[in-house]
Amino acid sequence: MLRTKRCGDIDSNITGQTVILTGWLQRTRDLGGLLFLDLRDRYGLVQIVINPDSDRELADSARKISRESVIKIEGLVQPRPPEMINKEMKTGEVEIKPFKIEVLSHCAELPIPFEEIIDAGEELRLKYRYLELRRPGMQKMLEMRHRLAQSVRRFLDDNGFWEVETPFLMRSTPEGARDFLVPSRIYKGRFYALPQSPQTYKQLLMVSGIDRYFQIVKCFRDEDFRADRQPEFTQIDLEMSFIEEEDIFSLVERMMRKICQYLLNVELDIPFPRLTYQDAANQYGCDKPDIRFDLTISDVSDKFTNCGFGIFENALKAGGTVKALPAPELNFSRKQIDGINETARKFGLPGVVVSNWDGETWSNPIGKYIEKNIGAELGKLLLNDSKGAVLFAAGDKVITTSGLGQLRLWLAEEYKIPQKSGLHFLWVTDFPLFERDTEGNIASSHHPFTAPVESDTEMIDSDPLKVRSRAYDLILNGYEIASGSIRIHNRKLQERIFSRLGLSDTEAQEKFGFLLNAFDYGVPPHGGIAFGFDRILMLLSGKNSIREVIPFPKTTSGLSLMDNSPAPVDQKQLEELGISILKKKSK
RNA sequence: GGGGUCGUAGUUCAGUUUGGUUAGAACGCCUGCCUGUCACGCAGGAGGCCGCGAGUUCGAGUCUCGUCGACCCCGCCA
Repeated sequence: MLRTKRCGDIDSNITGQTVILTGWLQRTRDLGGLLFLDLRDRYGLVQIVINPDSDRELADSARKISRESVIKIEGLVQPRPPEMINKEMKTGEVEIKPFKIEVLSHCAELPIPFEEIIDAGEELRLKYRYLELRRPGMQKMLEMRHRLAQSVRRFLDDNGFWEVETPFLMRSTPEGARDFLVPSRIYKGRFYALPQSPQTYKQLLMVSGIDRYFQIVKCFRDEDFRADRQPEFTQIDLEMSFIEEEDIFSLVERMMRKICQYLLNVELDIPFPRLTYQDAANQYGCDKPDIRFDLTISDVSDKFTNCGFGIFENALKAGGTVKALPAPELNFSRKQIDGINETARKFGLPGVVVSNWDGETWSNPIGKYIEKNIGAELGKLLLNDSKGAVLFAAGDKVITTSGLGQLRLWLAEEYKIPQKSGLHFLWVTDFPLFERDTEGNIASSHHPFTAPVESDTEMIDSDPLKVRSRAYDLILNGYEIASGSIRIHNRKLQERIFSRLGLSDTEAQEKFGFLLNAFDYGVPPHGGIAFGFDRILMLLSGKNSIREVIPFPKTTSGLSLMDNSPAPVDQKQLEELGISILKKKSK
């Protein structure tokens, strides 16, 4: 037998018993006349004590065992002397007096230390991820990841959802992120794609009458990576029939509440606040506002008409806008203002005018151009009559607002603007259905299956950018953690959208014919949402990268440092697939 | 594709600003001492292609160019 108990389960209830324990030798403390070993498994840590006077051979052999070797110990559970009880340890009231120690597997010198207080570089941590996963913090993460998945399953099962698997090998679709392709051996020159999400399948499941579907599922997008983006990531994907926005909101709020109860023992206030996309864009300069701090952007164009200040006047005359971002209680020095401007330029603003308000007057140049009563109005509007500073920017409406939005986040970080602690959820609704892509073409801002707001459908052809969609995002502390919509369930409308997106009837039929055809056979009104599982876990565990909550993540350049993928394959494999590799163009 | 930060012992970092004897520290490792430790303590020791390749120079960890890799950001991510 390899073990009769687990290390973490040893306690004073079993003193006097003989046990067999197996685990990793975490540490040896050799006091000369007394030898302590710490034995660890997933369940905990237990102390082994050897007295060399009475157990010479055992002590000599134990001294030779390297840390992190896997060993098997047979011994007696005995109480520690009262003054030696370690209250910090779950097993701290007892220790094991061994009769026999056996090394099952020897451990070489470790490339990363087991102790988490010694920080290891991320490159090494990824290369030796299996060692890093031994560390308590990582094990805690894995446990939390497991609990998140289980609590989602339990909640959705309780609410009548069925977990249905959808294919990983599917057809490549033209819209959206770049697909990962998988070559077909049988049909040379043809490819499967890995799903960017199970979107079309879950809609087809609604056509099948499944009514409530969910899946915790991997998705794949071949785009560049960030701290919160990996090439493969996990979604909680769900879809419901015969529902409207409010049904989704309510379900999701109850689900997040359950999750936070179960994982963090935190009671969320529901319902979550809501903001339309338009308001989010105007007040926060982005579509995923971090509402943990209040600073909001205001349009102050009307305060500066004919003010004589060239930058502002010219912007207004050109049809632009003047926007203001307050920074209450701050008072910027010349040098700090230079720093703010340098950052502003990185965010696409030509510059910002920073002015301090002392309760009565604005510092120059604003003070010079603004009349006293208007100045007072501004002080009241932007700073609620208290002292502070304001960042003004003028120019194109979108560029100005989004620049100030980025500056807002930077300012909060740089100047330690006080933040509300905890989890702050926010729904953003009424996204535009379309946006212009980099080439100036009309593209879906969510995805092409999103339903337009009914009263806006007449503008699809005449004024597409004004059409609102029935899409919604869930934001948590400034991160988009879920995104969904009510879908189109009408073939005619779906075809109209495809054609507006520049897909010919032939193309639409070829790429999405299966979905369009399905719409001929009785489609329930339906909608759904998909959560970034890794992002939720990152935020609930207070990490700042999803790599910290993914068991085996890739680097920002898409490499797996542990197994060195992607890697070349044998010529024979390529031939089987009918693939030849183009020679790299020399520069 | 673009911008930035970084790469020095097994590990984490200092040293690079201003080129100049033998490249340091801590942790880990090895040896010895130590009977109540629990990040044990004390003493000693080993350990370096300064990421890689060119160049400048009498001389390069240090300066220049290239290259590889990690991280952060922009583009991209329906």
